[in-house]
Amino acid sequence: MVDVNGIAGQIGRIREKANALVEDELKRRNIKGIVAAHGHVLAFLLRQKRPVAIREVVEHVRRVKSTVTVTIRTLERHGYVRKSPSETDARVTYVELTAKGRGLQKDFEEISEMLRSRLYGDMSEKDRERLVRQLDRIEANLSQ
Amino acid sequence: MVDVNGIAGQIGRIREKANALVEDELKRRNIKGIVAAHGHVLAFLLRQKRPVAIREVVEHVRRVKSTVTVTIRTLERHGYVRKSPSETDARVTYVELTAKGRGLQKDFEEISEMLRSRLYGDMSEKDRERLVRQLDRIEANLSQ
DNA sequence: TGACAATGGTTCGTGTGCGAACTATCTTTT
DNA sequence: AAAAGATAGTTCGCACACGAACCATTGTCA
Repeated sequence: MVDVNGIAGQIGRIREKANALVEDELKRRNIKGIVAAHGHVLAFLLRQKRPVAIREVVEHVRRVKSTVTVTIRTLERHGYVRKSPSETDARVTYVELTAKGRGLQKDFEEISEMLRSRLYGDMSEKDRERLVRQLDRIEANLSQ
Repeated sequence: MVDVNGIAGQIGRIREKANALVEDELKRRNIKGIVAAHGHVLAFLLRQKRPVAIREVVEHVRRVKSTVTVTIRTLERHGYVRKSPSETDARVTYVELTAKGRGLQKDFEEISEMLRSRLYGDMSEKDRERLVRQLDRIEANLSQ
């Protein structure tokens, strides 16, 4: 992180604090084996109605496939996820949430809501919208 | 990262993109052995006029001391930094930039500036200020 | 059909980051 | 001055993340 004192540093710090908050809350709820980093994969799987190929997960999760491999293995070890081979293509492996995994839905939503409200505090609706728009703009600027 | 689509996710993505930009620029400038993660330590050392105890680095860098130990070792391996024992207290070790390390100053400033300008794009001064204020507020909200 | 390319996943090596345990050296207490 | 405690750094074990190499399998096309 260059620009430690500028906006980039600020954004970095916010992200770290948000992360820490989520980790604390997971611990407080006694949810084992899940850390904030699994959020992307989990969020994606929660939106699925049926098993999806690991490749699909990779495409939606902004993580390299080797990373997804081990994330899924971890989730599997803790019983949140189940893998199964495709019957039509021996290369592909499907993943889906187990009952235990689907059980995270509520916590997931509550933690998201908690984070949002902690983060915004008593900021007005107008300001929130403006802020998100500005962040959109920044994100777009960095993406070109 | 819970809240993948909300503001927290947005901030996470911005941070990752900013990071990637810095890494690319370091590569482009053929600066070896430095990555964005060293920025904190480097920025701090660039501000110092004389050797500082590693403890001081730890206190300013928002990283745990074991992390700082290895960051400094890495910087040392690449010749950006030099360590020396204190003569009055055998427990403390001082760190300082080498000439090669100080040589990064200009790149550091240029990359910071590049990042800032890429990030803000053509956003007005007023909007920039407002944005930073809002981010300050968010950071404070998360810190309580 | 048989070589070659593309695809889906895993493995391996490396870097970052954390916390806990450890070593060595001061400092304080009694 | 000896015991207990505090402080400075390092090491160790672990998890995440990346990229490169690798393995099977499937597709392509000559």
